[in-house]
Amino acid sequence: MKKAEIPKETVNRLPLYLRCLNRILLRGHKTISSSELANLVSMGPAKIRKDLSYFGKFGTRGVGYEVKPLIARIREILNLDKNWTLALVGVGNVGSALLSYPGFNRGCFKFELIFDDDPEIIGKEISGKKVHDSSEISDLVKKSSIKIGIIAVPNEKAYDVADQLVRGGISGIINFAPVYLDTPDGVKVYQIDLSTELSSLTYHLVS
Amino acid sequence: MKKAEIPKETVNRLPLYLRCLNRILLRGHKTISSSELANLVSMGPAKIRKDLSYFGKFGTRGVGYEVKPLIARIREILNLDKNWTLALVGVGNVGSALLSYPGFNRGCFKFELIFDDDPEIIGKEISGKKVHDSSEISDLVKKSSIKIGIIAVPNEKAYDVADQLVRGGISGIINFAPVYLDTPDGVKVYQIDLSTELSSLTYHLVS
DNA sequence: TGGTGTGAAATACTTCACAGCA
DNA sequence: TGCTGTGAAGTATTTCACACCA
Repeated sequence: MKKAEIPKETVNRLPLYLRCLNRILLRGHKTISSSELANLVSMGPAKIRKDLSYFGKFGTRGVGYEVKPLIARIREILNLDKNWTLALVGVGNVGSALLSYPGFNRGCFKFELIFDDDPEIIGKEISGKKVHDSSEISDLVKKSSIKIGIIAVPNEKAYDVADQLVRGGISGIINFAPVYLDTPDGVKVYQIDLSTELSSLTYHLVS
Repeated sequence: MKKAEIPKETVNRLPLYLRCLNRILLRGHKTISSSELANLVSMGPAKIRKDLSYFGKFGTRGVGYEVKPLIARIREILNLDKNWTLALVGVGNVGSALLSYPGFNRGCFKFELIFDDDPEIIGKEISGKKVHDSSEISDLVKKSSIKIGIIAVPNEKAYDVADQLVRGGISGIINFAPVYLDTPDGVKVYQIDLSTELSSLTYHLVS
């Protein structure tokens, strides 16, 4: 039960399981065994049982796991049963794509504050939200209860934006700018970088 | 030297090192020690030395690593010294963001084929490239030398697109649709899913 | 019978600590 | 002296194999 004992890798796999289970549920299956789930995600069944066992016993011997309660439990473990509000900085191509990303506005994530530094855009409404001046980031974030900031600005501006988000009291950042952000201990950064993903691919594609 | 012996985790870190080294180079530093690099990426210096040692000895004892050759070597290891052409399927919000992503058109990645299934868009030019009908994916990809396909279409269409890319002879896929793609053994899939990244964050943000 | 839950074994990865070289 | 390169020790994760139960 103690978080410290749960392998990082296990936590990383939970969203993957969740995606599969949701599909299984849509197909009308009520239960699923570890081997069936294992097939769907190309892994060994033991790994799945081990992973799930860290959080309790939801399986029935001889049958498998009930899909619906399992989904609910994983969502709970990942804190996806709570509502999360987000601050988005940068409404260029990436920012706009995020705002219209369907998996977002339904679900537990919602954009609450939007920032940009382009005078043409500041003050306008996008997706029903007013775009604020980037210089107000720390102030407005501080006044809100937002815990997650998304950085979708050009590289050289990312450092400053991260800094402002941190001063606003954010505790997690998703960074689309391909630069390394150095943040205080309490602030987790997730880096999304297509070049990185592509590098992993190219490494494996030539043997 | 044999790839099989190189830890997956090590390969995953190489793009991160590359990002930092490029920044170091821009700042005019000629050499860097493992401890300096370690600081920049918040890791232990031994890990960096170990990582680099899998690919040979580029360091000078008492001095550190020469930045330029190190960058060149890592790019070579990741096969970033070759030119890669890409097929993009889906020119919606995500697709457009990718086309205008600056780290792409310079560098070794280039979009060569673009597909969509919207009759309004098919035949038009985007970023100087004609948009083809999605039904032609497997044919056109087969005729090209493209090895990497990027899927940026709505979820339910992703399966079919993946199928067509595979039949076209692709060997790597980057999938932006939050669904699990089951592909043959020779085809690597990288899943980019903001919900997943956010889940990893939300897990850690509540203790 | 069929599939979970789990210690124990096997494997993978990280960290330590130090020999050896510029 | 300072920093790399690396075996060896330490930790984390995965896989095995089987007791146990619906």
